[in-house]
Amino acid sequence: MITAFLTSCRPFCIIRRLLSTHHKNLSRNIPPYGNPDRSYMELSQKFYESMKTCANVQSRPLARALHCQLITTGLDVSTFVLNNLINMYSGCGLIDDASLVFNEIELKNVFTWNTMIEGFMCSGRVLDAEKVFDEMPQRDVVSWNSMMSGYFRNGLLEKTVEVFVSMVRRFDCVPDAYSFSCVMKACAGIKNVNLAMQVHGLAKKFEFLGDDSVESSMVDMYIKCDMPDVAESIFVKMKNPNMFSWNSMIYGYSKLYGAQSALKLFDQMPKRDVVSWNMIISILSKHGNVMKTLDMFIEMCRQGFRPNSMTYASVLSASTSIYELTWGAHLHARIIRLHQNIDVYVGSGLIDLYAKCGRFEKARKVFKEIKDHNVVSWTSLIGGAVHCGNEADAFSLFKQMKEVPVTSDQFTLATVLGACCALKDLNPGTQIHAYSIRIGMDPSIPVANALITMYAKCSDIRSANNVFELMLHRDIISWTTMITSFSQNGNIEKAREYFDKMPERNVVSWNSMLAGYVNHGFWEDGLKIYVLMRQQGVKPDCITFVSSIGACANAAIQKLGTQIVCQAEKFGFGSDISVKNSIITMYSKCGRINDAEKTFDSIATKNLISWNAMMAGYAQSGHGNQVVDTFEKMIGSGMIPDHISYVSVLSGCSHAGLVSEGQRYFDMLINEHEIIPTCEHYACMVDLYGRAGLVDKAKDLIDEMPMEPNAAVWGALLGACRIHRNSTMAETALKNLVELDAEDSGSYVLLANLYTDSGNLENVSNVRRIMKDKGIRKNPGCSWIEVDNRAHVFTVDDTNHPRINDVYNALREIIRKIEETGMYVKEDGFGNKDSAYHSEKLALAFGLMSLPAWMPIHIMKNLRICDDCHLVMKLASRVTSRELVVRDANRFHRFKDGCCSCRDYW
DNA sequence: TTAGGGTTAG
Repeated sequence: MITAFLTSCRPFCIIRRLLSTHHKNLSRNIPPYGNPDRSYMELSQKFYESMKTCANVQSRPLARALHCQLITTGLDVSTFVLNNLINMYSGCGLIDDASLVFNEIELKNVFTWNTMIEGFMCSGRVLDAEKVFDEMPQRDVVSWNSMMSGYFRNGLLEKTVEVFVSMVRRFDCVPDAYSFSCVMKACAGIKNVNLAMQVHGLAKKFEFLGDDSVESSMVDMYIKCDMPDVAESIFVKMKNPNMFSWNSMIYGYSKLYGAQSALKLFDQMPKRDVVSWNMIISILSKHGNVMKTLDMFIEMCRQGFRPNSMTYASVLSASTSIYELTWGAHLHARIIRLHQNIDVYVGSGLIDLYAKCGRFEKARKVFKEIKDHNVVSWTSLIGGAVHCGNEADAFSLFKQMKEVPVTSDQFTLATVLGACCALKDLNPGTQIHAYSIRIGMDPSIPVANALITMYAKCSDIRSANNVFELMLHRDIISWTTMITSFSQNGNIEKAREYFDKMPERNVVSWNSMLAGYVNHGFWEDGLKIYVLMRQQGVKPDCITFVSSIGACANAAIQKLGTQIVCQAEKFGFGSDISVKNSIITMYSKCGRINDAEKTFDSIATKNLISWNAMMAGYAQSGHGNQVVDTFEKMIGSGMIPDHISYVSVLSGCSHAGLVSEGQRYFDMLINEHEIIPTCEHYACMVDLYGRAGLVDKAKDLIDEMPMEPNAAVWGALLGACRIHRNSTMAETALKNLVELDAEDSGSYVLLANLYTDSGNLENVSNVRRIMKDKGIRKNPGCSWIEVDNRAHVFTVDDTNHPRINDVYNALREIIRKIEETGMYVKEDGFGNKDSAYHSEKLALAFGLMSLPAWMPIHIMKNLRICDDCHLVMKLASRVTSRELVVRDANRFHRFKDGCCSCRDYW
């Protein structure tokens, strides 16, 4: 009733009117100390209700007005009324007024004392409450309970338990159900299992086990103490579990049996409230069940429950986990429409969503709209900056946050360390390390893990290792981080050592080891890890498949690759775009460009990597025109090319001899897409000109380069000189390669071949001397061929293969047939050729003797193919009528009827 | 009783 009056603009008049009838009638015949009659009781009751309502609505002016009315009615002498006055003032936040009233009461009863304790506790004045408690002449169970719940509300959980223990030890007071509920809440907060079990024992001793509120608190306590099984055993015995217990138990089920069981329990609930819905939505979101989270949110709204900021926080988090911006934006609009303001919880969720979806400015805008920022909203925005690659913003926000000041927590530090990783700059990372020590923060495991990553990414593996060694507790991520740290700083053996000795592994640890091997070119070791992982029953994920298919691609083990693709499909990753992209590369590198094309065409929404993979595939196979077509289609689809796309399209132009197109694309790269060309792009252009015979133009371009040309650029020029027999320019290229201290033996070998071809034997021995002086040795060449589901590897002059004698015989036989054509001589004027038993020849011979006549022979080689072997392959394709495919370090050569797809330029 | 941000693999 009062509440209704309060909406009026003249509340005091109304209160006066409310009380006036009684006042007029009573003021005459109520003596101050007379016996209260019925009317007196009615008025007292009216005041009681008014004061209670006033405390609820927390109106300070109304509180004072009521106090005045009390004085004028003379009711301010009743202890009952005065107790309520204390309560009203405390409720309105006027604790000093409450305290004044308390001190003036002569005849304090136990209610008076208890009310004052509660008042002080509610205002956070714990010491005052303690003083009142100590001074009170007589305590009842409410006094003790008020102290307990007061301590609990003020976050003093241990104190709550202490009060309970003192109460139990005394003989003059027995805990009631409220005391037990309260102490159980404290135990839940402390998460101390032993304490929980002792309290459980006492509840049994005091015979409270049948009490609904005690039992439901106990269910919650055991769940919070991480003993959901005990909680369940209590829950199932409850006759009428209340909403609180159901809600707690849903959470317990999610811990015990997972999200699906929690959902089943939720379905069994006789009735649900908003908390139940929030609980299940939060569980589904945390378990990564995104679609179900969204379904339940819709269902909740459909059933007429009003979502609050907790609901939105969970749903936003789920949307973020799959980068679902459409849903997020829909939620954002809905929140603004229905809830006016955005609190810091929802705001942080929105910031996180927008930033993770690459909309940093939008995230910043939401941040600005939030009134009260806390460490989470700051950290979300800083994390967003890191995620979007704005490291400078991240550091500046971190600085602003400290200036506010908002205190950083572990999350903040780990986030900022992420920015240091991206910069690969040791300075800020070391400063943050020092800062965390200076402010005396206990290093959490994730912060230590982030430090390890930071040091490793900055190539300081010693410091990374130090952090790891100093950790008191390590988790699976700490170990996995060390594996990655070692493998990314060139020490794959050490990585394997840590992998072997880590106490437990998950799919990420396996993936890290797998990727470590694959990235170092140890493809077979990587594939062994994959096999071992499958044998041990570890469930692979899409990253496992991306890496292992990548290993097959590099090793060009197409059959195993196809098998792994089937397994990827079996595990439900067949349509994952990253997996599909890796399949494109695998097929391309295995020379099955048609299968690569099919895979590419099957991707409905291609991303940049899909386009790049397909173009690189075409480029490698020498399908220059297709590269250019694909590039044009990519532009047409609205996809913006990056520097990698341009490497492919330029190399495509080079292969197809499209000089003017290549020039146009190079111009587009700089002017339209504003990419600063790298040495790789220049090397493509040099190759483009060189291949077309424009060696001088190529050299001019090198002279115009704004940066120092690298070995790839000079190598491209050297390659052109070799084909166009320009030994003067070749020497310039070599001179530069030598100055660059190029350790790659390929260029030296090319030059030596050039001199050999022109009969300049003196220079051949000069080149050999330079190589010897610089300690450059020819990379050991090897070739491999897939027969009977395994790769057979051959090295030059191989003697290791079990059927090596048969292989040599077969090779001699094919060379004899080739010599019969009159287009090939086995020996030059100086005896046997160096290249007589090159590994690709051995692989060819093995292929011819092992594979059925209709099957094309695919050979892989780790170096570039030499002239002699190239000629042998061409002629072999004619005399055997077989299609031969050789993938060398640079590209594919498809030999058919005596011709090669590279048109003799590689 | 229920909520938001951080660390490992491609």
